[in-house]
Amino acid sequence: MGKAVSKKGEQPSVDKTNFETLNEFTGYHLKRATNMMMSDLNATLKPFELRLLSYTALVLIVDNPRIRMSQLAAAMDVERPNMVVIVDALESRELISRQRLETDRRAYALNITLAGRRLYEKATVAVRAHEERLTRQLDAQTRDKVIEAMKLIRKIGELRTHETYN
Amino acid sequence: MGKAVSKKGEQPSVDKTNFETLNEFTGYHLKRATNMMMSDLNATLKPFELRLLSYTALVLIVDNPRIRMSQLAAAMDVERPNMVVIVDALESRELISRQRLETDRRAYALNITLAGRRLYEKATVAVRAHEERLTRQLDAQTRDKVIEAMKLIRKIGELRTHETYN
DNA sequence: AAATATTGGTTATAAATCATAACTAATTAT
DNA sequence: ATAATTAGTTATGATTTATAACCAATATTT
Repeated sequence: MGKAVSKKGEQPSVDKTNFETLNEFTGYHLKRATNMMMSDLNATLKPFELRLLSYTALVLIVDNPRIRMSQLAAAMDVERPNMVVIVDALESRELISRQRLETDRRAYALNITLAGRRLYEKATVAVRAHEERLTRQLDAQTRDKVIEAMKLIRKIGELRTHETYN
Repeated sequence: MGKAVSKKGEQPSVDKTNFETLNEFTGYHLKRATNMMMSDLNATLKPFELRLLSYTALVLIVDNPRIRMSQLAAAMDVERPNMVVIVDALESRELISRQRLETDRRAYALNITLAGRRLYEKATVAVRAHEERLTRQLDAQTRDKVIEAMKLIRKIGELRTHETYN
């Protein structure tokens, strides 16, 4: 049997687009779902005037008090000049503070402020809801499997190219 | 018991960065692994002078002979003006051809050329190897589970925001 | 200890990516 | 016939990401 052919002659691609090759690629599905999630995440963060990167920075500063800018940049795989912009914005909103390190007077220790922590708490509630909403269909077990798979992919990839987190 | 504390006093974040909060988020792992894969994919495509979007366009044109530019743009979730650039580049390399449609003289039918198909074949061999390399650790069953999970996430998300494929 | 190299942070700027507005020509709807 | 919509295009703007060069401070070398 050949492939199904539409009755009305041959306008093969005017109706439904055929994704058969792309559908074979894991990377394609990953990219599509990730774009979806990131777009929804940014919408989720908008009310807090945060974005993927600024929220991620907040989280890492909460989890790593007195972290340095360069360590933060490395953790997020963001170029240092771009990190400056993110940190400036958070600091000018008084969500975080810069403190000169006594031990190394080149560097700053970044800390969350009270206002920063409050915003972090509220935003994180929203982010958890966003996560829950988008992964509701997955039972806990498949969710864990997915995460394990992602970790594996990352680990393998790290041996080759150098990933960035944008 | 409190959290573990390093012996040598309190420089909590000078050594290893703590990702505990981020690690809870499925989206975080998805984004990281996807960035990894996309970076490796682009490296894979570089020898063919193709990129994610131009390769994707090639694939879709192969799978959808006589597809129109606007349909292609919609399929890839790329703005039409940006699609023009991609198609121009492919056409100027004579990998695809534009043909005026007799039935609708505004539109073009895009087709793969012989050279285009050859490049497509070679690039796809490389892409499959890249996929195989990065997902080798996953047994077929988990790989399928991951893909199903991605489809679910996308479906849920589509009810809310509108994803883009970049 | 002096000279040199490296690091943390910064500025300026360039490159790359992505989105919007406005237009022509052709088609479809009123 | 007129109006509205669609396909493709151009020009351009906004956003995002990367690069080069610099200062001050620290670390390394000799």
